[in-house]
Amino acid sequence: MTRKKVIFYFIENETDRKVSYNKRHEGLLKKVQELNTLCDIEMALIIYSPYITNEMHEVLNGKTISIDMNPYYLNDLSYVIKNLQLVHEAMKKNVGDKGSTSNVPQSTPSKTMTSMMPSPIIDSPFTPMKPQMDPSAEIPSIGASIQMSNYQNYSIGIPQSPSLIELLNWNDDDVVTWLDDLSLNNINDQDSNPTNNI
Amino acid sequence: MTRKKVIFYFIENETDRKVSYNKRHEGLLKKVQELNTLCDIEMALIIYSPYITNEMHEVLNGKTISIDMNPYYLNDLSYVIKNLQLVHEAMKKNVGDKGSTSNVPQSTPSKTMTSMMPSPIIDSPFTPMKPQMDPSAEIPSIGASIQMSNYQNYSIGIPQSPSLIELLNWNDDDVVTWLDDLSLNNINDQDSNPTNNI
DNA sequence: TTTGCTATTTTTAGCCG
DNA sequence: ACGGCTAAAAATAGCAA
Repeated sequence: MTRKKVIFYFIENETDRKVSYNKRHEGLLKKVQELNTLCDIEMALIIYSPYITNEMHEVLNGKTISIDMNPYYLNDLSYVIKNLQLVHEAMKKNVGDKGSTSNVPQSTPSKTMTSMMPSPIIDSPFTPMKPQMDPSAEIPSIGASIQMSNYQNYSIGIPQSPSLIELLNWNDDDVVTWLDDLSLNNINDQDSNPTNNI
Repeated sequence: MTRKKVIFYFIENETDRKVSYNKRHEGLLKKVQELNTLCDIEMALIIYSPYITNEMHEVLNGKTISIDMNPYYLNDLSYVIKNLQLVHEAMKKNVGDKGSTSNVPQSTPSKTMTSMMPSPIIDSPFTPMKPQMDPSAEIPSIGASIQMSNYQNYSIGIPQSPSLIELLNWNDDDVVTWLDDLSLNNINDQDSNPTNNI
């Protein structure tokens, strides 16, 4: 007999726990993708995982983008926030061709969320960046992923960590500029990355 | 025969789609809670739903808090960001009694994410607030939920929408103060809420 | 450790009130 | 629209290599 009714309590054995995590993580992403596809539900799943590179998955119109949030650059929530913005920018850019962040007929869209978004940018190339972390280093981190078409996963590294105060002092234009320039700046700024060991 | 192999494509029929959404939404939350419990994985699931009150679920140590993000107050990502902060503050407060945002033995915790967080506040009472929206109004919105013990869901309304520029100009102390005072201010500020019809 | 394989549990599509 | 119901489909615990 292969399978007990699972008792939902913390799995003490680390090996068992990681195996379970890997399986359930995969299943969870699938579920998220399915719900996104079937019902066009935009989602962001942020996972703070101590096991492997953590991930934030944002799903939208059958598309996924992965963003790795290097814990060394984490400054409280600033990177969660920043990556949410990255994710959303990417979402807008990659779905802009539909003219909206959603292609679902809104049932009673007196005021949809997407309609309150800044104008969707159309078809801007989204240049993903890979973080330069040692994958074998078992460091809890945060990552992000947006579901894109064809299940392509793009990884985005975070080059420099502005402090939360810096971040909060930015205005809209600063943020947009930073996001737009991130892919370029990142390449040049990587040397200042303490974990840039590749 | 009751069930076809499901074809993963957008469900055109709105009724069918919503039924599917409701079922899968429930299942997804369960999966998230299970993974959190079994492997102590902290997660935030943000759902932009056009059907019912949208939700962001952040799960941690078997605890859930729900935060409703009123779309009328949504200003681009400012409320996603703000609610992420709310969620995280609530997380810290509700899990502070463990002395950390995680009670899992870290495998190789040279530098855990939680260790880079601001000092966890211990045992502060988290006062949830209910948004004053008409539940029957079919307005896409964003909500949030953190999994708490006993599956109690607390709902937090967002009283006033600072513009994104305002938000970004806040510093750490401003944010903390705003978060700390939110439950109190919300009560007094509700009248300025355009959807406050109860 | 990770991968592959079932047996079993769990989820959920389609129905019916 | 919601709340069961049930059987098929899907996820996954335990084992094996």
